[in-house]
Amino acid sequence: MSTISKSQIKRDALVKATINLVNNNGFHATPMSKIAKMANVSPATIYLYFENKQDLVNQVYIEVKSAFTNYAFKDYSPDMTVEEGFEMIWKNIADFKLSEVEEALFLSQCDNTPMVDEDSRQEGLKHLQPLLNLWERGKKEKKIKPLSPYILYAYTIYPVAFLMNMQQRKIIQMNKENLEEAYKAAWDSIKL
Amino acid sequence: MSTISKSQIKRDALVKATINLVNNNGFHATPMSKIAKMANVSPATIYLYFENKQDLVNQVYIEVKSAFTNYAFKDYSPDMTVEEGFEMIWKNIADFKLSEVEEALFLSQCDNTPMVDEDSRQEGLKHLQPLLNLWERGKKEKKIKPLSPYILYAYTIYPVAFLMNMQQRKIIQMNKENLEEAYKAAWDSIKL
DNA sequence: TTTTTAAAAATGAACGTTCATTCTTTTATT
DNA sequence: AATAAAAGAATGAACGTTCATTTTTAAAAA
Repeated sequence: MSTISKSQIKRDALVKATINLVNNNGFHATPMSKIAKMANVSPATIYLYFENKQDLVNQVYIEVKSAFTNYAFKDYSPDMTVEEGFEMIWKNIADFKLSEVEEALFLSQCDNTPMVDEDSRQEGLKHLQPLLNLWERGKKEKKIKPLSPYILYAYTIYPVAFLMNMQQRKIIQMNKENLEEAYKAAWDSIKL
Repeated sequence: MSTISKSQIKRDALVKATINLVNNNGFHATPMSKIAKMANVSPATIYLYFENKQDLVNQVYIEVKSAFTNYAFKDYSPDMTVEEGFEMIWKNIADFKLSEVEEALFLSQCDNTPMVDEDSRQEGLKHLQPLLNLWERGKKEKKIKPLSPYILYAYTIYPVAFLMNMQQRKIIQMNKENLEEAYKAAWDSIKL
């Protein structure tokens, strides 16, 4: 059994508060004082865990991104066929983005603004390697179009962020059926 | 001949400065004083043209979005076949996003953060109707999958924003060839 | 054409507020 | 009792916005 220290709890509360407030107000309109209040902590306490506001956001970004990629490759194995593997990873990612809405929304905001350092962004990108490897194999096996990974990403993973955004704003409601449709669209766009 | 008043020039300079600074620093790190300086204007002058900072950003958003949609439907006519029409609109949009980088980047940031009011966002969405109509027709003519417009958008238009982002960060360089590839991916994802 | 005058446009400095961060004191832990 | 963690109040800087004043513009009068 894994025990969680008291300070870890406090840190988690701070992370959660940051995600929530940044999602709803944006980075610029989330004062440290509000983060502290939401985490039931003094503003000064934040500085026991994080160097400053920028460091706080960077760390939150890296942690959430890491949770995201862990989820993405859950149950995936490189032995699977290209189709199987891609479907598994894609659906994991979709699952994450549509159920862990807060985290996903936060990532989408980070990825589209200069909110986090370029360094942290790089750091967060690293963990996507298994998917890139799968795509490489797919190209060799003539299962996937010979496109740059960025284009492959743009047409398969990135669209999910949009659907997630729309779902969050209650403009659409994703269910099993149109999730399957979305998957098919992703696969159709890159399959040979 | 269309004359441009002196104050229109100043307003344009303010709009341009806002786009540039928000792109590079984000909304939260662009003080009015910097916008004024870049536009060669006193901070106070901004308030002759805009109510306040929020109003400034909202107005810039709506103007840029409008320029974007104008560009998108340039040379498009509803008489075209579904394929022709879609290719024309898609390539216009890609053209815009990859050449008018500043404007496109600004839009992408607005669309992924709570930077602009919900009202302004709605306002900006209106002008996409011709594309939605084309898609409707495409579905009736069994040329396009019977998907919700949001999914269609997610897989055809939204990916271009990602590619634009990557190009801006000098991570990729889009040329004629992979633009064509990207178009094919978009079409493959929604064609029946 | 030159001078006068009133309005409009623009300015720089100043104000009040908010914020990130630090400092000093109090509380909890060992 | 000694140390570490946390708190709240304090601080200084930065910001959005306004205000009192100057500069520019353009029309009217000479």
